[in-house]
Amino acid sequence: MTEIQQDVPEVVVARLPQYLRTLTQLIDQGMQVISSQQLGEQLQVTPAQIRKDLSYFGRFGKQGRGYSIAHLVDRLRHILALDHDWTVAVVGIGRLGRAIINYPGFGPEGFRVTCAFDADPALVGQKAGGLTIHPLSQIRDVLEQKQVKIAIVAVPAANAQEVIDQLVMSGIKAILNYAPFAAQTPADVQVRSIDPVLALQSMTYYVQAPG
Amino acid sequence: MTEIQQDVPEVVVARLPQYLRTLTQLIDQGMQVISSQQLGEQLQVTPAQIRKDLSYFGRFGKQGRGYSIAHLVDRLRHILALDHDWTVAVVGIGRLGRAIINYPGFGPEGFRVTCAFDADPALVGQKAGGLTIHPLSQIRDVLEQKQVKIAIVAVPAANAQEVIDQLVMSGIKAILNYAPFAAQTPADVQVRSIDPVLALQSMTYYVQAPG
DNA sequence: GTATGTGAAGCACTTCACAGCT
DNA sequence: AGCTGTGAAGTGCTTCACATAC
Repeated sequence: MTEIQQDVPEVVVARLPQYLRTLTQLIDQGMQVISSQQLGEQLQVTPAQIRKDLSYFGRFGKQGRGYSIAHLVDRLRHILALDHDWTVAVVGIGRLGRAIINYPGFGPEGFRVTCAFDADPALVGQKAGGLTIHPLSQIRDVLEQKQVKIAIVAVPAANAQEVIDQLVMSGIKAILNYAPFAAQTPADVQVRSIDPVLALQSMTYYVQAPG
Repeated sequence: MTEIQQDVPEVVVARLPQYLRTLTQLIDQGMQVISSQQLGEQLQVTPAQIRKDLSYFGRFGKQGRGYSIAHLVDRLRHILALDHDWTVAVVGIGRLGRAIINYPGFGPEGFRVTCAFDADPALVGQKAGGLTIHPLSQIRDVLEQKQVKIAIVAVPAANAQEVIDQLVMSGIKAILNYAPFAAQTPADVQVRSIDPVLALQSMTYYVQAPG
């Protein structure tokens, strides 16, 4: 397993998956070598930033030539711990939760949704996208037993903190939060929020003309 | 209309909607006044940061007391141009596009989805969530005529840049992009991407233990 | 010649700490 | 006494520019 560098800025880690995605696409197009300049053009990032970002993890390029795309993809997948699959739990099997379970974009990237939970007794025991829906009371048992580390939260905002607290107690270390609220977690638990309303609201400032 | 301050950092603008959301919730709970300390606890932000952020736009607090929540909400809504509704177009009426049209979270925040577009001739003319689906060829006519400034892109990644180019040519100034790729736009067009896979991939780095 | 890797410089955001208002 | 508003200090990320390697 890759050693975690103590002093890698979070923004750097956040850019690596973007590099990885673009590089993967370029491989599919038959490209074999790329310079930081070329990659930067694709992603609207300066070449210096790409080189600096990668330098936190090692020396992956060849001076005078650039980077072997296949090699760099391998290294990035390893750094990001994407060289094996991850099992994922989904909590909240309403409209949104079902869409998440059926979303075809997670599987190819190695994220396998394998557990589903909901608070509604009418849903418990039913199936959603091939998964049996468990009651919230079983979160801890199931997640500890399956050693699940990643959860997706798709419950109403009013119940979300309560659910997240349970997930944290069950050993979850990464949460993808779809509930529109500010989640509170211990420092060793990662949270990323999917929040389209906040995204829209941070753009209107720059538009400022009704339409 | 609020003057746009030239030198407001983007990160500050991105935090204002979070403040606004929390303040709105607190009003509903009957709270009337709040200190930067209290608001910071809700949002995991330092009090100094909140005061500094707000100071870019004016002096909204009362020394010794704090901020009138109702007043601050009004001011934030005005600063963010959220004191009127916005019409929104959706491009790509597949599974995801339909979910977006039917998502109940946009309307209450003043975002009205009023136009739908898709490239598939089989869909054109049909209805989705009460909206008639138009062909891509009509993007420019419809958006210019209705003066739409905000669009949501929910097409496959392979077609997304092409669609975004058309939107930009049609006068769109803010794009909420659900396609998993790095969109390219002119500097005066805002883009925010909703990308759950990137979010997951930037968390696995910190977990680093399979599950 | 060409592109990387990297200390150093530059820039931008955050936090401090206190004057000033209530 | 309490809390805001804000210059100044501090911190961290980005960009520069060049030695180094191919």
